[in-house]
Amino acid sequence: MENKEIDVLEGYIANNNLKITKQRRNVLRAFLECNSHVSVEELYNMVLKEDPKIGLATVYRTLALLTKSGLAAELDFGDGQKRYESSFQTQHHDHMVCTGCNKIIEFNHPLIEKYQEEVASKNKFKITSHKLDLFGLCQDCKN
Amino acid sequence: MENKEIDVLEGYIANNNLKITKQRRNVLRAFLECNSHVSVEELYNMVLKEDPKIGLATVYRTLALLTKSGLAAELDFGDGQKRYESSFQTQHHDHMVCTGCNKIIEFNHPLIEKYQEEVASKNKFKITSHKLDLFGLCQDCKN
DNA sequence: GTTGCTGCAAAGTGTTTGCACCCTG
DNA sequence: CAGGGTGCAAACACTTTGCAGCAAC
Repeated sequence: MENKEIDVLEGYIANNNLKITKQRRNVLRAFLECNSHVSVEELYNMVLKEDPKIGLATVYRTLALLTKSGLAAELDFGDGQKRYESSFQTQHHDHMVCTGCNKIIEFNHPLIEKYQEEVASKNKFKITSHKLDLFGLCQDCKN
Repeated sequence: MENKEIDVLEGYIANNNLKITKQRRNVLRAFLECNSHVSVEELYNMVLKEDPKIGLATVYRTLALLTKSGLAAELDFGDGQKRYESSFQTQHHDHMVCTGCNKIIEFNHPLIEKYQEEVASKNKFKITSHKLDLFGLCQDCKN
């Protein structure tokens, strides 16, 4: 298991009077191993292989914990379920979602970010977060 | 009631073997009168004043109909409920959502659109739709 | 041993659907 | 008067919560 991430988690846990458990370790490990943008159900199924007794609620609760501790970020592609990606030491990016094969391409365009700030300040609006999703067809699916 | 919108709806209805009803008129009227970005529940409550017998399911079904006919567009600000805005003869825009007072500022920045296309084509991705939401605090709430 | 954590099942939330009756065209 | 539309309640999908027993510190 990556040391930095478990350190972050244990730091957060130590600072908040919480406890480290086998289940939390297992969820974190699976989360770090999986391809990003996992749904809760997908992650649950991955952890089940390791620990067939784990409950779905624990996965939900642990993902909330990882989000609060800064290790995970919630995503919402409007498909009715939450998804998560690793956010620790990962630079900000946005998503292209292929509606054909569900592939997700991450991208970052500094000018888009810049113009977001520009349009916000023109409206005296202070951005705390933003979400840019492009939906469409990837190279493989558009033909 | 605006004539163009009811014309669009009646056109769609005529072309699809559907029927115009009092409920559909009431939902459309309320939808056009209300400030945009309504949730289904909000719209339901508005229509209730006009027609206390209307069912929530009818509002859901009518909003789906309005969306298919091109009069309404679905929004999702990640707050767990669908919202709708009028899309007929309204130019494309994105949203700044104030997390303090829930006010929504619409904006359009041609360069942001342009760079979205640029980054998409660089990845051989064909955009069919996109969603850009900025979350933060508006002028009134940030002080 | 205290207190937080877990698994389970039940409850919640927003949305959709099956059905008998109603109304439009 | 045929076929779509409505209201209601039940079903749904995803998520959260209450609780009794369990485990970490």
